[in-house]
Amino acid sequence: MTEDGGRRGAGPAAGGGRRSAEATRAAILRAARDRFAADGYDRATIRAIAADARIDPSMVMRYYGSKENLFATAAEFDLRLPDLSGVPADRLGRELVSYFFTRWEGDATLPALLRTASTNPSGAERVRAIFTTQLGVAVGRVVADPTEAPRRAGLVASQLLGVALTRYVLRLPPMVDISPADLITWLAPTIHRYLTDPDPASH
Amino acid sequence: MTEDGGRRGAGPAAGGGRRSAEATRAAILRAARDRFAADGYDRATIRAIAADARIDPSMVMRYYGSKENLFATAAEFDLRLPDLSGVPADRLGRELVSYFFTRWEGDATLPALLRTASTNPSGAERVRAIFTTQLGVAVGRVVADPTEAPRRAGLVASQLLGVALTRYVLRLPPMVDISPADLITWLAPTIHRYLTDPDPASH
DNA sequence: TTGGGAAGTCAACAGGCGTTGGCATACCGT
DNA sequence: ACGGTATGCCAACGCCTGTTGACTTCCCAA
Repeated sequence: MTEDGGRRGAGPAAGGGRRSAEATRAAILRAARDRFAADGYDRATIRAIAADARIDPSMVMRYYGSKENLFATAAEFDLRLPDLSGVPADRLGRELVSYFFTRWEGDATLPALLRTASTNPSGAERVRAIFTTQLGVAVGRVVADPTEAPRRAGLVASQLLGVALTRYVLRLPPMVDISPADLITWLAPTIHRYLTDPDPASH
Repeated sequence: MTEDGGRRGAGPAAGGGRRSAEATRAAILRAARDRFAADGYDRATIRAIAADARIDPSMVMRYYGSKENLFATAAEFDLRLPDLSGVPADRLGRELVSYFFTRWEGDATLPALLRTASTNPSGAERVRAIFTTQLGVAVGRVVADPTEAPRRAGLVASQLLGVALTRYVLRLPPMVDISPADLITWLAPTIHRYLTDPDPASH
């Protein structure tokens, strides 16, 4: 019957006027980020995102064209890695780890990306691009032998993404409960070693 | 178009007879594991699984009741961790890492679990149970102070699952290309340290 | 030989999805 | 005051999903 009231609880015009296009675009994007983060690509429906943004689903299409495109925009993601070349060698690990932490805590974009990358091929491709280029480049500037940079960046990514996965996505209790400070202290030597230890494979 | 031929490539009766209930159950389970591994819970459809098993979708329901239940069965998962109590302390890391590796390579169950856990709450719950109990217990037997076991197990899980994620799910090139032997050599000291280093938080 | 149960097929259901196009409404420059 | 345009809603489309129940076919035991 589709008649869910004619007057829905809090319509977009409840408070009075309507929003500017900019405001609506931004509201949709915010809602999309939250939903993608919480539910992953498949379970995050356009209808739910639209409801969160207090807007009709068709508006999402008008502003972003398609769900795939909306996700691409929502997952636009810059690690904004700091320049590590000025950091003394023995502080590299700690610096990188604590930077990642302040970047993640309170920003749900990375979990969203991880959730989606697990099932959506273009999401996986995006994570791959982010980590092989952005992290790869930053690591390249810091590593002695540049040919080893990809491998070292991969190892660093494996530990950092492992933490993101267990803490934000799977929510393993010990990883959720640990304080950022403690976690940083545990992780820093690992990252440091991946960056600086001689490659054990090149005997 | 539901008419994919009427005569589909190789119908269940192509070779002649039909299968035993056991054989069909097993075929469905195998197909389910593959599909869940490749696509995750949402994108792995009952219809696709049934097609892989060369059976009607309704048979899947008859044998497993529901998709949720089929997944629960397909994701039945025992880490089968070896007893580490006989291992000399300085070999613990290497032992655990190489065990995990021989367990994963060639078995798609873990990636399936990871893919699903990223979007499906009951999948996440399952991973949580597996790692907090199975890994937690094994680590508890090996760690000096048992109250530290959960935290140490969590750290170990973060690195091991991080590798599984980057290598099998995201397929980051450097992590895919690296040989198991090299990877084990890189990871062993990390795991070893998470198991044995004094907790830096308890000053 | 025949009956009964197991194994499998078929067609349909109710509901949710992304997406579309037409229609209403409020704003704002003139 | 007014018309155009930006903003928004509504209703529907075609498709795919998990799930169901009735029907057919085969095998094997009596």
